Amino acid sequence: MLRIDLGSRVSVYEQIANGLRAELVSGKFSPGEKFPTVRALAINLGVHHNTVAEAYRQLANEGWLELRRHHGAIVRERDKPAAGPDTMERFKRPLEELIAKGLADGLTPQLLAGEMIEAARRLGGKIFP
Amino acid sequence: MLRIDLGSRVSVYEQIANGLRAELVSGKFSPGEKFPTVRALAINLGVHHNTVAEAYRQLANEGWLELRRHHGAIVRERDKPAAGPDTMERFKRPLEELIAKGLADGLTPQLLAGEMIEAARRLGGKIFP
DNA sequence: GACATTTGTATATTAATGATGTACAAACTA
DNA sequence: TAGTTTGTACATCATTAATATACAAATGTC
Repeated sequence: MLRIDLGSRVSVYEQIANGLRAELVSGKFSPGEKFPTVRALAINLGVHHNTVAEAYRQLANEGWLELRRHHGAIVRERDKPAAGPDTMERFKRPLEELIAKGLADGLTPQLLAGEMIEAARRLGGKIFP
Repeated sequence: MLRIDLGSRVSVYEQIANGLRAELVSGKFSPGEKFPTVRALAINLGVHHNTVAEAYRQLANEGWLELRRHHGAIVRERDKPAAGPDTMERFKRPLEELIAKGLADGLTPQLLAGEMIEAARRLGGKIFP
């Protein structure tokens, strides 16, 4: 289940959104499925329900959720957007910085590469066409 | 050269530290080499020199720089720390979230995997032993 | 050697952001 | 119908970021 790292530099609502997005991408949820209510998830995570609501709003903005008042959050059918030329560029920067942190902490390029391939497979399915 | 993204959610001083760390990891600088002064880099980036100083302090804490008063920042000889079992764990979370964002934006697992391998090679050298 | 300049640092201030407390209006439930 | 549950809106408080300003020590120039 989703876990909140209070020591992290990224805000709690963003941690929630990031974690849920990863699960959504991996296909863990089907369209039409209901998400836990903001209050239920808030209690589960030990945060305020407004914080969860903010995360849901972000995911709704990205097209993942339909957020109907008094009905809870429902997983939407979402067509994958087309990646423009800048999409990969936006991806490169944080990727490089993340890898640099890993290497600085003593991880080897081999370990990193293995884990990255593994994670891409876990989230996105096939890698080698 | 290093660029600051004002629209980014990560703070400016952290962007600077991240970018410089990536260059340090890649071996672009040699021990003993001098970094630009906080004021010079600040003007270059269009930020306040205290912001650059904060980034330098972070890198000094990580062992990358020696920060002697009135002398500027000097690249240190730094022995790679040993990666504990938790090191990889700390790496996994942000990696998954980053990959999820890429996939959500329309990038394919193949593209992502290729770019990740490429970046690991660029920063860390050999990947296949 | 005297003196202006250059260096990183320390402190105060201001603005922005995050997380929570509280209240509310609409929909469901019994 | 009455009470509960839902996402939302608004106010508040604390933390963080970025800057302005001043300072003390080292360097360079004459």
